[in-house]
Amino acid sequence: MPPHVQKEVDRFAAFLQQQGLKLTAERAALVREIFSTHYHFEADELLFKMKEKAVKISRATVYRTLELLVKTGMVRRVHLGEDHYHYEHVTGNSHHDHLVCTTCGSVIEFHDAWLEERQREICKKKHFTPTFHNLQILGVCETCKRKGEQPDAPDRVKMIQVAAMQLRK
Amino acid sequence: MPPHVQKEVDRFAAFLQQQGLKLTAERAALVREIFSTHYHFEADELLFKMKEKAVKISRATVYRTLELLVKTGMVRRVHLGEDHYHYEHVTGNSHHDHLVCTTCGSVIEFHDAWLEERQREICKKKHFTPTFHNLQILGVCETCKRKGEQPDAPDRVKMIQVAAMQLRK
DNA sequence: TCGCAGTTGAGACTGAGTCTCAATCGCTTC
DNA sequence: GAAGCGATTGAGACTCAGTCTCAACTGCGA
Repeated sequence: MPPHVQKEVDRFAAFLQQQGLKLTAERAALVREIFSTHYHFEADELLFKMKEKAVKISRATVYRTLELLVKTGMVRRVHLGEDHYHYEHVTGNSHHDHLVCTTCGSVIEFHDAWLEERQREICKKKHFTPTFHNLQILGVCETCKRKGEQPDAPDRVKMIQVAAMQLRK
Repeated sequence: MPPHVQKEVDRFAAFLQQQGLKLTAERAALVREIFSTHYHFEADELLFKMKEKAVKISRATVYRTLELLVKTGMVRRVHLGEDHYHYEHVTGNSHHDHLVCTTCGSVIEFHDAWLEERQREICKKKHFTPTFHNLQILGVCETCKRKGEQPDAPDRVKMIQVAAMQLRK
């Protein structure tokens, strides 16, 4: 296990203790899984990965643990243009936005201070007090564009759909 | 019926005819309802309104008609920070973004050419070909801020939830 | 050993949205 | 006005991400 993963487990344990909660084997396994491989992921995808690794964890526990991780601020719940949530690691406390490739599902992050500042100005002009914002730019990434239209190329989006379907059986 | 509503009905009829489809009584009623009152709305809210007015239209027809309206470009499907879709009128063909009040559910639209230009620059830098973008700024609107925290004030969000629940019974 | 709060998994439930299918509509042709 | 036919409809089953419930289990302190 990479050292940064252990650090995240410890961070979560500290938060749990502070709340009078416990770092159970299930919770630790989920945190390890989340922080060792996936940067952006879906709840069902995570559930499937755990099943693959023969770690028995129920759907309810996955969602419960994700909720706790969101509360600690270690994970963020985001909308990436699909009709369900995605989750992502929070590194430091830097806010960022997303370029989402609608062909392969890959996500490029970016942060632009100028964009943020302009948004604050707009809110001020409209007498609106912002608490959070959410910007996704949908389109086609460099790799997919170069590949051109290969309609049946196995992509991440499809793989997740298939995995989720098998899981429910 | 306000004259601009009839204009929208006619616009929809023209599109349908062009596609070899018909402007049925149900479709016309939905377009009239959408364009006479709601600016931003949810599918279930629309279904409830029709039921209230004793216009018998099924859930399937509502979704089918919304899909057609999206295809014509008269209506746009948007995410406003909740876990389901919202719909909005498209006036002309101006793209815009949203300030969403998390207290009362009201939506303020804005358009900022500078913001759009900056986004294009970011995409270019990341070799990403954008097709669409989606920016919501969540926060508190002027009215709600002035009212302060009135936790049990009947707001639009709650009203829609109650209506949707009654509808399913 | 007991009590008890926290935790778990299985599976029922929810709610927005989609799909299916038989019945109906409305137009054209005879 | 009857027949033919494609478009349309409503009812309700279905899907799927996410939530909730509940009985069983765990681990710790008294």
